[in-house]
Amino acid sequence: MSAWTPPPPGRHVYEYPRPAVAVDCVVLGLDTDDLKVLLIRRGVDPWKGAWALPGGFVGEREGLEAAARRELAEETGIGEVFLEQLYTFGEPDRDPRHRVISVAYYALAKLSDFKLTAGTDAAGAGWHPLSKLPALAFDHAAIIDAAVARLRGKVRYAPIGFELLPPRFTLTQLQRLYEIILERELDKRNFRKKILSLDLVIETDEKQTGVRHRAARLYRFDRKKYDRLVKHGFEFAI
Amino acid sequence: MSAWTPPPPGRHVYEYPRPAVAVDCVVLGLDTDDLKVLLIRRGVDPWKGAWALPGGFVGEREGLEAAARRELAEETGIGEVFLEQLYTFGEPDRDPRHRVISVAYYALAKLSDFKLTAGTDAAGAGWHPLSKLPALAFDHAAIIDAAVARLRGKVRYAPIGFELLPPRFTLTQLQRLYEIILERELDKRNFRKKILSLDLVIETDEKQTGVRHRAARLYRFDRKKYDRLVKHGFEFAI
DNA sequence: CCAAAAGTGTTCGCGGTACACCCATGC
DNA sequence: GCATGGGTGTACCGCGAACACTTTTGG
Repeated sequence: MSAWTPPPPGRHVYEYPRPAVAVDCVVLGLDTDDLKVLLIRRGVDPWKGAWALPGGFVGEREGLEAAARRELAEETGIGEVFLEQLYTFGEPDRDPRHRVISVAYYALAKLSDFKLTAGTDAAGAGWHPLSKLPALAFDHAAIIDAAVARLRGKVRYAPIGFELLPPRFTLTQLQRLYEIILERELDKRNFRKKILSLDLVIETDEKQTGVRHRAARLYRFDRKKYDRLVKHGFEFAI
Repeated sequence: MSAWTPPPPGRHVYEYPRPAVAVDCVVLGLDTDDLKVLLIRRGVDPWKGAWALPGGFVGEREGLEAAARRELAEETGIGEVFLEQLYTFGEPDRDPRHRVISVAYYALAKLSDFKLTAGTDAAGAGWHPLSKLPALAFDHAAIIDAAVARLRGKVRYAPIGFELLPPRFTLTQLQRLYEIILERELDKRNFRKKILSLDLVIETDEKQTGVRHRAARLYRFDRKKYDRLVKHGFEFAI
């Protein structure tokens, strides 16, 4: 066995090889008639120049969700969004260079809050429609698929759709949201009946402005009431 | 900066500190009238002697699910079970010694296949009822809670309950399974009507033996038919 | 013959679904 | 006044829920 001196400061020696641990974030936003995902351009190899999910390595003493929020803020400026762990991707060869295990998160954002119009390459970030994604780095396409599947499943029994809308919204906007996510048309009267019967979406006395037709009433989601009902066993369902 | 010589073989040097990555498995089994979880006694510090989930570190070139299956086989002898990724636990201080990120899996086993009766400390493994778990190492109690919550949620819209039963089962057994998992009683006639209407549980010409009352007919789950239906958009629901 | 669990139908009410027209507003 | 979406009610049907007695078998 060769001689052994301690490693220089800033280097770390382990008995066993360790994978690197990263987080990646699928940020979904609702546009007029489709879902979009927020991508950034990679500035470094591997996959330099390719589109990728915002993400990065987890800090030494940093929680996973904290790392995801930090990366989101650093790379896209997004803060304070719905964020939930999605799945952990760890196939040995998902990164060509070395073993990286990635804990994926998905976030739901109000597209209006982050006007990086598709062209804007400002911070190298942009919204891309799910229906025509560019070539993506690593296994990021699969991660996006998983996020969309999760959203599709969860939107029906949890009130997460509201995370994609502004605080005040019309019932037509809400209906479009479900139609886009579930990929099927819904009957207007039945949808309204159903939503209003839950008594969790309550009307405000405000109306739409700046539309060139009859202005629709604005509603808001009553999260406090929802939280209270959940404690008593209530189950949201669309 | 101090002098630097290469580390001895078997040691690994990284530019940045890296967490260790482990997998932990929550194996759930259905007993006569409750769910049980498979625990092992830890032979090493930290938490030496405490009960813990089977699990261990992920190999250098090993996939996450592969690691989970390997640990299960090594520590409990279980192979070939339903196994699904659950959640990744990564709070910085969940292990008192060093940073460990754990990718948790949950498995559903036919208790009858693994007769480690509660006393048997054979390989230091034993089944413990969820209602009175011993003190557990690390955050393993929280991991078990997450697994049970997942099972409770998923059993209603995916046919995973069958993983807990032998290949041939009576409708009463199936009903008990749902009652135990969902923690509420079900009406016998309505349950049978509902299950049989799905046309996925089909009767065999076998009957129970060794019971001291009228023998019940045995049924089996038609997984092939289920897989076919799913491809056409069918959704299982109880 | 007794204990124990298997097996079997009907009624009722609610909630999902299908479906079409008038209203308000901006231009 | 016309184009554009906003807003509203009713009839039907299927499914979930409630509910009790007869049958079979082993001991």
